[in-house]
Amino acid sequence: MRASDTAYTALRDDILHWVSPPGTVFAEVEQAQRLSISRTPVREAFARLAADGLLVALPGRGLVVSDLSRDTIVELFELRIVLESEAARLVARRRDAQIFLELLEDFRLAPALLERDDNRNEYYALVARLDAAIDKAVGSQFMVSAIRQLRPHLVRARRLARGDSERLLAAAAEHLTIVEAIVDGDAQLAADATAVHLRKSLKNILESVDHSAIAASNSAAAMNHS
Amino acid sequence: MRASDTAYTALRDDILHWVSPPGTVFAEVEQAQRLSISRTPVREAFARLAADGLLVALPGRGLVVSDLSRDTIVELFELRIVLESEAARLVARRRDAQIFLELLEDFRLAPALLERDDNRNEYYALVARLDAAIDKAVGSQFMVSAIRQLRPHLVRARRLARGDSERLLAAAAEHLTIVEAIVDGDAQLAADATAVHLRKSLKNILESVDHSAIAASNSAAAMNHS
DNA sequence: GCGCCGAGGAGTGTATACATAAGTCGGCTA
DNA sequence: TAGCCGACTTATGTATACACTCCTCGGCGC
Repeated sequence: MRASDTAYTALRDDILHWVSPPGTVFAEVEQAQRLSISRTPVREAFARLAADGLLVALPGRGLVVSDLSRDTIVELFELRIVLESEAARLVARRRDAQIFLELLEDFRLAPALLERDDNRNEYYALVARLDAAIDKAVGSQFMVSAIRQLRPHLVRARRLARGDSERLLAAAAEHLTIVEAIVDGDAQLAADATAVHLRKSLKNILESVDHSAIAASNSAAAMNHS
Repeated sequence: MRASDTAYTALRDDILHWVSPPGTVFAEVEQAQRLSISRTPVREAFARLAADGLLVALPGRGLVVSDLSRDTIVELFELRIVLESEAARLVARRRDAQIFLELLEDFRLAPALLERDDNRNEYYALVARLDAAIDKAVGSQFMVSAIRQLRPHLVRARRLARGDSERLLAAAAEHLTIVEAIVDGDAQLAADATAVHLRKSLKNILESVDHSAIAASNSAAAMNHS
């Protein structure tokens, strides 16, 4: 594997998993030393991350991990809803793939899967398989690349959501509806079900964000009183 | 200006204006010599152009200017319609800018402007001002960046369209409807009018493409007979 | 004549040295 | 004491040498 890919993947993972939270400043030399490679591939990795919108240039200081405010999350989902609904519509129209029949079976089994918290990662992998299948079936390079552009930001945002099993079960049911609509070739239902799912996901995330913001301000207030 | 920016702009312009048509192969050393800079900034420019989708890597041979087939153009517009309709909707909802009143006046004068063919570039500049105003007013970084991602490809595609004054006049009328809807705050009309405009633009391009394809095959047939 | 194999070459991938710009901190001055 | 000016520091920007990979083309064997 190329050193620039290694650097890109490593830095990207750190950002996505909040090892490097928003506001973290990166410099070329520093990262080159940490990763034991030269500045050149680091530079390339920085450029790619900046193009992804994960890093923004900080004139004269380096590059900083981009912010992920409540408003940003809303904007992210507003666009995601538009894109993924349309993608679901296109996929349902084509209805050309065996893969969705397989996914249908798996999503039917998802509630059973989710009875144990240990299986969460399996469920997330299933969702990733659905995403990949949709990417493959939309048949529009531009649509796929527009959606892919959003994914890293969504991964970052997901960590802000409560992963309570109640929400996960509901999400599984929403996903099932989407896959059913695709298999049936019901384009409008696929689009609407996707929009429903995403709006509910957004709502869930925002509730988590607002809740923890309140908790944070409460604990800050408590500290001031102590 | 940085050498990498110079290289990026120069190469991009060549691609957009068909100086380097689809299929042209670029190599780092060659371009570095041509532009009298070192490989490093050329490399950065290549990376940016590849991220734009204007270049695709050709393993072991260099990078090739990406293809722009009829299907690609259709895909491009399918996504563009979704995105720009939504953008127009958002802008109409916000209705916060003086700029659209100015644009309204200018688009009302557009038919008079278009009476002379010399003024076409002024008209194109006006459309660019509208695009910029919408970019500024949508208020979503993700929406703007998704739309911007498509622009270079649209510039390339535009060259394939007939620029007959009949179509230009019709386009001016369609733009006027869009701006009126934005000024009125009629979000649904703004979205629908944008979709109408873009579908008609697509139709115009496709007719040109198909027509010249027929012409090309005819002349090829004539050459075979000669 | 067809296919495999290897040497050559063209191209990218990486390291590193040097150039340059911008931000910061200290000192000078009013 | 506050503000400005300038050198220093630290960062990025660029050039270039070298390493490595892969494509290509010629020769050899079957």
